Amino acid sequence: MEKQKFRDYVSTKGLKLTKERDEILNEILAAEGHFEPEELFISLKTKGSKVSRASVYRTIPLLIESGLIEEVERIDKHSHYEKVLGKQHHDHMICMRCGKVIEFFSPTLEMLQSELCQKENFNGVRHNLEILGYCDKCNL
Amino acid sequence: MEKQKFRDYVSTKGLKLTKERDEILNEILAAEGHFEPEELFISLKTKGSKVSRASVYRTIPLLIESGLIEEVERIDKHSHYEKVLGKQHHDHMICMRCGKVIEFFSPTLEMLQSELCQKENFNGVRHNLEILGYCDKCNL
DNA sequence: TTCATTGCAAAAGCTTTGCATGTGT
DNA sequence: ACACATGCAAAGCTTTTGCAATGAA
Repeated sequence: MEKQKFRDYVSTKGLKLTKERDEILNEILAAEGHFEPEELFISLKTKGSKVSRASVYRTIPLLIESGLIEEVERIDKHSHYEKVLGKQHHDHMICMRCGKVIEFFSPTLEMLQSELCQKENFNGVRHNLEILGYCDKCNL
Repeated sequence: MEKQKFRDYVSTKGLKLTKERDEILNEILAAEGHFEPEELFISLKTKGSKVSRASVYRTIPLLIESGLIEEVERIDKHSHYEKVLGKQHHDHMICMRCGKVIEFFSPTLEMLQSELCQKENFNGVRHNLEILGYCDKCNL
């Protein structure tokens, strides 16, 4: 389970499992899809949490290192993250009108990328593909 | 030629072709690869130009709208752009150690993406693929 | 007890903007 | 002359950091 994964990471690193970190993690696990730091901070605040913005920003790198969340493409000025959960890797289509995000995964695409990396003698570790356009509803 | 394209855009929009805009455009056309606003400002400054940072930031959107440059993936906190010139679309592999950027293009990849979009009823307009990893030199 | 962590507020870094002045057309 | 542009400096936003107080182990 995700929380155990975080506990393990924290103790391995000699860090501490604080109430703040727990609240932040819970909020992320409870939410859907992508999130932004400020958004996360606000929703915690709204629920009566006393966590500070600083703690939110300081906790995010830990969650990334523990493999619970990932940074995704930035479509505007600030950072976006998403849970990793059991989810396999996937890419995104983003509607330029309504902002809808479609997640998709294509083994063929993954394979093709490996080939392209080989051709360039590049050791690909991870990738982000973001397709911008219009979703069915906005394309009318 | 690129400069004509910009002149056309400017006059069509009822804007003015100023010395500052011209200097900025020249600097971009003269430079190689990607650039960042601050970098551009500094190199203009170094060459004795009196263009202000504000004008650099104000000119970039115009260059994008006129189709001369594009915004590329953000690998860190600030914005990155690159010339479009006659260059065809391409994607990037970015070395996480030395920062080297390899540009590549794959028709197969493009085609595959169109298929994926169709499958999702998504009208894809453009995309960004960024593969992170290690280049041959850094992979030793 | 000890050392990581917290909140706060200040600082930092990038980008935008208000305003008075300047300048293409 | 009339808009649009410019430079400057101030303001905006997101994110980071110093520091004294707090708290987990």
